[in-house]
Amino acid sequence: MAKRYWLVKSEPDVYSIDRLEAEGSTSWEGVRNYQARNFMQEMKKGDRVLFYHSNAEPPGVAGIAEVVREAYPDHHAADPKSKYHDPGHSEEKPRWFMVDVGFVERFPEVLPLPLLKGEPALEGMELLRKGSRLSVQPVAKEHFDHVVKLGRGKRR
DNA sequence: GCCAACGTTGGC
DNA sequence: GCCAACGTTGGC
Repeated sequence: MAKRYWLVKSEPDVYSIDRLEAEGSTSWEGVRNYQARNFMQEMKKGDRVLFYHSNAEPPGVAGIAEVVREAYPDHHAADPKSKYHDPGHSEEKPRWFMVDVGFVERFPEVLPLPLLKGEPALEGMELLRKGSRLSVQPVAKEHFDHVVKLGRGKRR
């Protein structure tokens, strides 16, 4: 199977690209949306991931990560003390999954959402759809490549 | 802080 | 199966 491309959202107050860079890799727990979960289960080791900062100033793509471990049960869902707890999830019958992602690259500056919206080449991208809240989403290779080109950009 | 868009829940 | 109520996401 050909390599695929993705985008994940994170609030930098919760987990930022800087922290991923410092830690090298992290588990992507807490996804509690079925569509997002299904996409996570399609992720393959080595797939590239745009790292998006939501609820940030400015919101935008902060860099690149990669899948380093494919989907496995999210044990936080089985922990009653966790804010990610779900009584419908158990170790025998897991409902929620997570992947591990590794740091690849941080853009010199966050590539702001308004700039992306002004790019005709990115037309049709899920991120730019009005009302889109999907926190894990596939990205077309052409869109991925274009975002990376912009992100590396002429800045700095 | 506001609120539009969306997903989930539960009564019927 | 419908849909109102509610909770969450996330831009602005």
